[in-house]
Amino acid sequence: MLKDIKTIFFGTPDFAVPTLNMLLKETNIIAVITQPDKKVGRKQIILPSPIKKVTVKNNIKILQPQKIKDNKDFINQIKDLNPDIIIVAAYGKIIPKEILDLPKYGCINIHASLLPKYRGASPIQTAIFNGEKETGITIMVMNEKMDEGDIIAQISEKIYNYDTSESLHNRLSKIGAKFLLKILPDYINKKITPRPQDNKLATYTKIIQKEDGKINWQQDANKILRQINAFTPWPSAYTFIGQKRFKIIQAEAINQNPKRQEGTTFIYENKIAIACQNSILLIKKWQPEGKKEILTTDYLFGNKNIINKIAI
RNA sequence: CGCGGGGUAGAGCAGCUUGGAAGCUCGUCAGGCUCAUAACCUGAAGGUCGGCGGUUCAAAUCCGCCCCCCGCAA
Repeated sequence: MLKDIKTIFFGTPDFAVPTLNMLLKETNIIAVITQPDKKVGRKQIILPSPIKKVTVKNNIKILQPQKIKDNKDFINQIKDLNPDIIIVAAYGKIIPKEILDLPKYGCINIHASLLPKYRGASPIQTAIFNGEKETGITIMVMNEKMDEGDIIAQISEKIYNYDTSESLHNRLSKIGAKFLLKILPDYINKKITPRPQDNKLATYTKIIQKEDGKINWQQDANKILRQINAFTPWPSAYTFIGQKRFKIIQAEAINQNPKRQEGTTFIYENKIAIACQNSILLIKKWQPEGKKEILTTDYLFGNKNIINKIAI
């Protein structure tokens, strides 16, 4: 039944891969649209997106337009393919109305939050940063505005205190694929009526900048810990000690007066700790510039002089 | 040719500038002290100093090429 549905998939990063895999298995994928290959890594080698890799491996038609808006060629190609449905997961570009209106079942988007909360570019990171206890997946019918489409279905997912954006991202990407498969037949058979979002309750998330990872030690360790978890693995929460950058990989907040100036490094339980405002950030694992991730316990064996410095 | 840090014992590091016996903090093993110990004392094992080549009486150290890891930038 789903196998008869001609589907076009729009997506780019890892988050979209489980959904694409599911669609490849369950529906009739006639084309995949992803962002153009980009330069990645130290050597600036041009690499395909994760979605492109999967698509090529499965011998599916792939399109990578530089821009979509006013791109007549591209829009005509989509028209000619005559899809029954378009499914979008983290594509990364705005899709114009001309395309949204094409398929008879419309354009469906998977978004990693419980809309109308956390619309925009960084729902997972922002939910963790704000200390939310739960978030989820929303499947909606797209309109021209960003993440404002009518909601088809939602599923919530708990955020654990040990969650990082990486771990939560991995769970949500799988949940999203599974959940889409579950609701898709009912949606197509019109057993679900999409309901509008309450725009008054909407909140927005920004594109994360590298600078957002810089730690300000003049604040509570619990807040810094949320920053660390929210920005792992990218761009990472970091600080400078001397001239060197240290990425904080894993830490724990301790509600105890550090009795030191904010930013001061010291030893606590054989690990490196840094004084925060009325609290202590106990660093379990970090990554010094030019080095691999390392337990601070191990780091201390050869770098005792790291203590009693000021992190900035 | 984007900029930069690094590869030395199981872990983390020093030694390289100015070539001359392989060292430090831990861990491991054995023994000692102790009511006891993750503490302390004594001893031991464990290294092709990333690889190949060159210079030299002599190379972790100087020179050349290569491999690998990482930070910035994008």
